[in-house]
Amino acid sequence: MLTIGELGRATETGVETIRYYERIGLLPRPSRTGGNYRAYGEADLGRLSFIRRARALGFPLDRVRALLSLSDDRGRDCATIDLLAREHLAEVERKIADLAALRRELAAMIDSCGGGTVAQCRIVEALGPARRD
Amino acid sequence: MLTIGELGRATETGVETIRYYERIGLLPRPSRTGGNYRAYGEADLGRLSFIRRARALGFPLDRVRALLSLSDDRGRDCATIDLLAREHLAEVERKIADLAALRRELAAMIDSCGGGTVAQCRIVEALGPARRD
DNA sequence: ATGCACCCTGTAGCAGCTACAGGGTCAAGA
DNA sequence: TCTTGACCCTGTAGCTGCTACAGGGTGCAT
Repeated sequence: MLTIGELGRATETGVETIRYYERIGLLPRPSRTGGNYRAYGEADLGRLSFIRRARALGFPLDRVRALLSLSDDRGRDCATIDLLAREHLAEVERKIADLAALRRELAAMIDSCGGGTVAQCRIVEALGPARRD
Repeated sequence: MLTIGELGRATETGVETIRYYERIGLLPRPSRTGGNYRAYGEADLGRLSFIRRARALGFPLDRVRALLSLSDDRGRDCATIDLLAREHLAEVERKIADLAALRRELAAMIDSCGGGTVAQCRIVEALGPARRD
């Protein structure tokens, strides 16, 4: 039997976050003690660990939900899970590419700044409106 | 004179977004027509262009605000602007590194999946709780 | 009995928009 | 002139994924 605080420490999750997961239906409502405290068991620990690892890998909560329901069905073909993971990987790669493009632009902008006053600053100029001289 | 819709098309910004920027004080309140429509001028176009370019480069709104007030002071030394841009670049680089680590983990997880049922799936296993066999 | 750490519910806040609901305005066409 | 339709107005609520209260109750040690 774990209290919410113990479960939180075991999974590196804030107490409020656990209650939030319960509220949105990601964690089942646990049984309660006489004093109305939430009482968690091993299954809850497993489920929350799963959620936290998936989150740490960047899966959004709705994908975590999908992964959870897929993985509950132990006899099913795991192709769908593989697909979800691949889709997520593709998204991560897209984000990396976007950020790399951003980095190039930022670096070029910073390089162009030769100091001086704001009026002469290339950074400000680069951010300003397209001028039709 | 531009209506809010025209300004939006000129800067690729949604009308609601422009009103939002006004609400949070990023854009000044424009004058109004007889019919109470917002009436924008060249200065507004310039300012909104600046905001949108900075946003496209990933600057959060509070940094955009700082950049705007710095760049209003044309005679000032542009070192602070340069610093803000460099800080932002550093953040982008940190994000790229984080995502690259994520990508490695995801790719390794996906590689390990040899198909079969969910019960055998390495992805599910990798996400599951640490087992003390 | 008293203090303290923990637990409870419910609500509001963060970024940065986006999407209504429920109206008013304006120009063009019949 | 009337009507249609595209636009505009305000105000408020929703999105993600938490996080932070306020205002209470519980449980254990001293």
